[in-house]
Amino acid sequence: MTTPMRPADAYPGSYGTSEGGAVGRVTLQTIADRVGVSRMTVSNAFSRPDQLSAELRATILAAADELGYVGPDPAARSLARGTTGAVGVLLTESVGSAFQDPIAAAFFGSVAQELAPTGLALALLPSVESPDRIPARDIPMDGALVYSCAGDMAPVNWLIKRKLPLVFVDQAPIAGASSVLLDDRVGARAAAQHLLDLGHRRIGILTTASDRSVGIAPDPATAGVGYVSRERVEGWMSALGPAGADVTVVHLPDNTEVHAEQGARTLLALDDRPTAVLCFSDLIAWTFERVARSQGVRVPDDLSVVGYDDSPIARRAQPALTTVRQDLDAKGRAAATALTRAIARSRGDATVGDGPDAVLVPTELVVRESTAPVPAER
Amino acid sequence: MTTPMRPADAYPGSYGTSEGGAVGRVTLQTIADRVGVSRMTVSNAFSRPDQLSAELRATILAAADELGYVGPDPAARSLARGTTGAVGVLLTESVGSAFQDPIAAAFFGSVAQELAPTGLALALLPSVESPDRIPARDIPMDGALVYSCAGDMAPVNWLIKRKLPLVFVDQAPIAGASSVLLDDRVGARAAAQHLLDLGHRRIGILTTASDRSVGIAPDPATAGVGYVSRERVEGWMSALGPAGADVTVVHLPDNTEVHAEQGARTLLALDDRPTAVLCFSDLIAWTFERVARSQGVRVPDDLSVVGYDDSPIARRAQPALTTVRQDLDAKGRAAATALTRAIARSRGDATVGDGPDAVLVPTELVVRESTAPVPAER
DNA sequence: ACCCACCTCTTGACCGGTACAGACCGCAGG
DNA sequence: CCTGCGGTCTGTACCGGTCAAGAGGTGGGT
Repeated sequence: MTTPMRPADAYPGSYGTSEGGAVGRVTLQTIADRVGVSRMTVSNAFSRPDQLSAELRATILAAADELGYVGPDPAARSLARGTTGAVGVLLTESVGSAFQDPIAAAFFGSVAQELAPTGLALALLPSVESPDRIPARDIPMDGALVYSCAGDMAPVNWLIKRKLPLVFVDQAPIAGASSVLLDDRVGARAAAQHLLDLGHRRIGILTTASDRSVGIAPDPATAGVGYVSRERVEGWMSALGPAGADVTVVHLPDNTEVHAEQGARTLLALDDRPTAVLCFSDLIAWTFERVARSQGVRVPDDLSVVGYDDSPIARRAQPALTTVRQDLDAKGRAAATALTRAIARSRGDATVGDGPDAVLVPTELVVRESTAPVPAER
Repeated sequence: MTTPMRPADAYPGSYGTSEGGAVGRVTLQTIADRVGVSRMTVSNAFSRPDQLSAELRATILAAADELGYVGPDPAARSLARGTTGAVGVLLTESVGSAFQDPIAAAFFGSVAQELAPTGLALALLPSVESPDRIPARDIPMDGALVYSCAGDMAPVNWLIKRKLPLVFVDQAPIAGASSVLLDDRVGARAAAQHLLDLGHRRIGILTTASDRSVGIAPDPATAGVGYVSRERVEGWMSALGPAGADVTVVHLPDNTEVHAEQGARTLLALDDRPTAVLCFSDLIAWTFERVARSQGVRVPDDLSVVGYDDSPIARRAQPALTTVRQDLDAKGRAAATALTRAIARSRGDATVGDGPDAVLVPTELVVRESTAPVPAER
């Protein structure tokens, strides 16, 4: 086989071939012509090393290197192969929240860690909706993670319509899709039971809901729209209800410090102030502690507080928060696995079973210093 | 005019057309046949609304909806158009570190925020290197952010070879690429000057380097391989050198608590213990404080400590750390802007100037409680 | 000597779009 | 009546690969 190969000299923008005219771009064909083989063989040299002799492959790779050819064009390969090597991540809020919210960050860190060996990239999808650019619809991906999104979000629908393999996290899944959910019912129930065991019967709840403003919910059973919020409320109530506790639920529009503070004031201002408070998150619990302290209410002597998530601030809080821990690492691993399995399944891989996965991540009550027996009646 | 979006009521696997036989997949052609127009017109209905009458467009969109067609296949579109709508992010460590390291997380949060309006997705590239799957080489993207990577990392080279528009962050850029750098020289110098102003002359430095183990550097000028590390050392020395300070540099293999602790012990065990210490990061400074305290050395009374970054722990530390703040939000915005500009430039957009951008993000000394005047000689 | 399996490489079709240059048409202006 | 023109739609040629089937040559088994 004759392979005339002259040393290629620099490619400062201007391409050219020894024979023929100027060429716009180096492709498989360019190299094939250079070496004198078919395009397919060059393709194999890169993608299927076992399909040609090591010798020829070396020649081809050398020629490619010389011509400044990196490897098969990813976009073209995606089209031909039907896979892209990236999975999407859809979030409720801005993508920034994935990094700012410590719970989300820990979760995605774990997902990334678990996904790394597969070589899949994590594509964070902005949820903007300009009529022409809709990431959830237009970005190439092999599957996606839907993280705690409002179920009716338009981007979710795009993903569904694309029939992409999906995994719903902290959110009710659609039929046929896999899910990774926290065992919130059990966790919340344990937290409530803990308070009951300490003798508390007048209990406040601070949780997020669909309401626009902070306020006392008419009926404790009325949980917010959010899936997670609903689960936690039901968990708490499943212990408090039967015990005949006197429950006051305060709804917050979201999980922010500002609203948590308003909610805290609302509860503390009640005539019959609760002796214990269950919070939707550690952030809210932490804020509650702060507001209580500023009003001269001692935690846990006068009032017990329970958080949720066991985020870093739980340990940092003064006093350290009793809370419900979720194993974020396990959750991340489960989500990554469920996603790769869903993708494999969509490709007809029979080794992964056929039903969608439904993982329930266990929760655990962590008792610290923010809870104590109910104080003697004043 | 937008497509009406109903909550997609299941297309359970089985496809079929009203006319003709079973069809493998719905494409532009399927719809074109259904409506009786050319494929191109259907394409325009989705991608170039102004190229056909509103009437026909509506008909086409309706037919598409009916057939369960979501929109042009992203992979195919990428190939034809030459853009993907995603930008890559390359990190030194595992992708998880983007979420775990608070500095990186804040930075990427800001990048994402700034990138959102453009509709570009952020694809986090795992740096695994199995011979067949190399994300940096194989994943379709329009450009990439290279974040504080060792310059000789293989993935960086793949990106370069692909001739992608790149932005180097916290890292020396290659020729022709844009960069976003912290003004570390100035920040470090200010920190050192602050100590000099307080009267300190015997000063320790704890910084990361290429060394395998913790140890005293023979020559203060020998900075580590890391770009950032080098910059900071030079900044510190630019003040300390001329002042004739007695400087001891301890090299750490990385920015971890374990090694920081070893480094701290090394400095504290010196016969002529420094009266002040400059640290590469807040984490190291925070660890130093802890070790010092455990040895009965009081900060700042006996010894002053300066951190770097003004990360959350700087404020949390006991005593709160004097440190050098970097505006992570500004850094993120600058990086996002530089990247979109680089992409625009690569497409021949003349409105963005032709040279690569080189942004220098300002730093600022924040004096808290961990620094004090040099103590009287024992 | 013969047949077949095996290793290599080639051929032709296809992945699902988009760009660009017309073709066709009704209408206002000279 | 012919011309020029803008608005619509069509035809053709890509974009740069991969897949599946087949064509030669080689060597081993019998």
